[in-house]
Amino acid sequence: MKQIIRMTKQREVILEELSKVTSHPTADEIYEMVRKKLPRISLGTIYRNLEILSECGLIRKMEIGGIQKRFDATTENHYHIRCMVCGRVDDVNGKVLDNIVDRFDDLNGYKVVDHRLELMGICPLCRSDSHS
Amino acid sequence: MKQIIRMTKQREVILEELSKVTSHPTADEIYEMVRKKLPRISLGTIYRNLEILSECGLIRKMEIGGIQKRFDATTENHYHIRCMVCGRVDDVNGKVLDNIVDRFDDLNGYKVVDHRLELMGICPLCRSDSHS
DNA sequence: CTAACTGCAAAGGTTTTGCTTCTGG
DNA sequence: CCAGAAGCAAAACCTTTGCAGTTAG
Repeated sequence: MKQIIRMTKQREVILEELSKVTSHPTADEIYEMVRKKLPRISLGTIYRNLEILSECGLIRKMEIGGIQKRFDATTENHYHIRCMVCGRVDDVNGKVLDNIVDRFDDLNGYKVVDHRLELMGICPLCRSDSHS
Repeated sequence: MKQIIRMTKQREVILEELSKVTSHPTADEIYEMVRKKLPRISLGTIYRNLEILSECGLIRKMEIGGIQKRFDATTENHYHIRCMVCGRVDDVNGKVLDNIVDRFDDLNGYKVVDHRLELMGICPLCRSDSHS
């Protein structure tokens, strides 16, 4: 994990905007958010900084359904749920699976280091839409 | 889920090659495999058919770490483990989490439909490499 | 001061799409 | 037959990179 980085205006605003939302935005969505504050920032800078900030542990890069990567201001361990209809991603609060390795009898010789759990379902908005 | 499809030579070979391996290949890797049997097949056809075959439930499209999607001939529910060093993906055999919803006290109003669990670790090959 | 960072534009890798020709049922 | 599929090439989409000028510490 990288140790020190320069705190530039661009990085400040990226962190600030990301911490304002709970929506786990993509790089492009972050670009649009940050652009309102720093109109001259480039998408390249967004990508470079999201990479660096997650290397530093200041944000978390998520690899979740879909092509685009998403980013999260919360770096603690937690799980996500994704709406199968509209694609939005929310946090779920609950116990993290501890003794997860015990559940498997054949790990193919792997040493397990971490895990990721993604729930899928229908979000409240899309549920009410389908009632109409 | 789509109901009927024409069984063309191309689809036959894609299914056949995919069922031969346990490596969860990417579209591009499948292209290389199939090309040995059908040298004139195009990458576009591979993509179109992987999409269609997974809509039909004949194969499974995996959304797993990294940019490229991977595909799996096994459509039953099972989990995967990915090597953090070399990126290969293997199946793990074990119980599927049943009462998973009970573990969460706040689901944000979602109706949970499915879940996906991905383990991460170091595969046997990469473990022995690091000993040298 | 200067190593690190930015903006810009171009390139890279993956996936999708339009169109014409071909073919399975 | 002919709806649907294939091949080909171009476009679309997301991300990374090279370079010259700028800036935080």
